[in-house]
Order: sequence, then structure tokens, then C-alpha cells
Amino acid sequence: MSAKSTTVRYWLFKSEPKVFGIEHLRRKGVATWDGVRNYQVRNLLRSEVRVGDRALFYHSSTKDVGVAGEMEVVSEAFPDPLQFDPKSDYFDKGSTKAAPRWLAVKMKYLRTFKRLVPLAELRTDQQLKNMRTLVRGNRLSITEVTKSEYEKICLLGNAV
DNA sequence: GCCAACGTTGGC
DNA sequence: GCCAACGTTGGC
Repeated sequence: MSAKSTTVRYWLFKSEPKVFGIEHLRRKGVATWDGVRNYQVRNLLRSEVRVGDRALFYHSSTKDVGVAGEMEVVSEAFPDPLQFDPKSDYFDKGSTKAAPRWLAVKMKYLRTFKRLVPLAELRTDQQLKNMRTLVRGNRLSITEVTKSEYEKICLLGNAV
């Protein structure tokens, strides 16, 4: 078999750790990244995010905001089950199984950094301060990062 | 809890 | 298709 022809891409996924943090993912090993309810992000999951891509796990809306670790995409996009569950906060009565509106992917835990890389540090680092994730007004819960940005953040996270 | 900034909705 | 009102995100 030939190697995959597509190049690995790098992403940053945001989540509120009170709802689902990297410790939840570590315990599960593989988890469904669900609850995406933004069309731009849905389109990324459908058309851009691929099996084998890497992603930084970013903790948002919490005391210590920043990048907590790494994970890997292990499934193509599939319909987010929560959109069909009337008991879920993510239920969408306008979505049907024939034409699902929202997508999810499965993510695999890779590692938790030795130290959380704080948002403030991303903003001041010369190599990172232009990350799309940090652009003022950005509200996407998934943004692409460059390989060099990704690797720099891993270095910062694994430094003592 | 505040608030800036963006996304979504719906009347027209 | 415009745009005001409302809802959500997310840092602080």
C-alpha cells in the first residue's frame, strides 16, 4: 500500500475544560468531538480536517486559558449524534437524519503537556503572535495552525 | 459578571 | 437582500 497522499495538517481545537477538557480525553483515549454548532467550523470538519491530522487541545473560558496538549484526528466527519437527541443541549429540531446539519469527528489523546502554554504567552511570542486563532474577533472553535506554530507550541509545552 | 465582537434570525 | 435585534463566544 502506498502512503497517504495527503499532507498532515495542524489544527487548534477549543473546548471548555469544565465541559470537556484534556483530562476527559486522556481517560477515554478516543472521544467524539461533538457540539460544533457553527457553519464555518462544520465546513472545516467536512472538507478540511482529515484522519491523521494533528490538533492542539486548547482550554477556553476557564481560569487558565491556553494549550493543554495534543491529539490526533482518527475519523472522517460523521453526523453529530447530539443533534438528534431531544434531551441534549445540542439538539437541533431542524436537522434530519436524511440531511444532518452538524458533524463530529473522533479524536485520539496523544499527550498532555508538562505545562499549559498560556494564551498570554502565545500572544507575546514572536513566532506565534500572528496565529489565526489569536486574530481579534475570531470566534471559530477550530482554526488551522502552521506546522511551525504547532511545533513551537509543543516545544513550549514540553519545556520545564 | 462585564462587555466587545461576531453569528444568526426574521421582518420587511 | 438589508439590517436591527438578539444570542453566543470567550477573555478579562
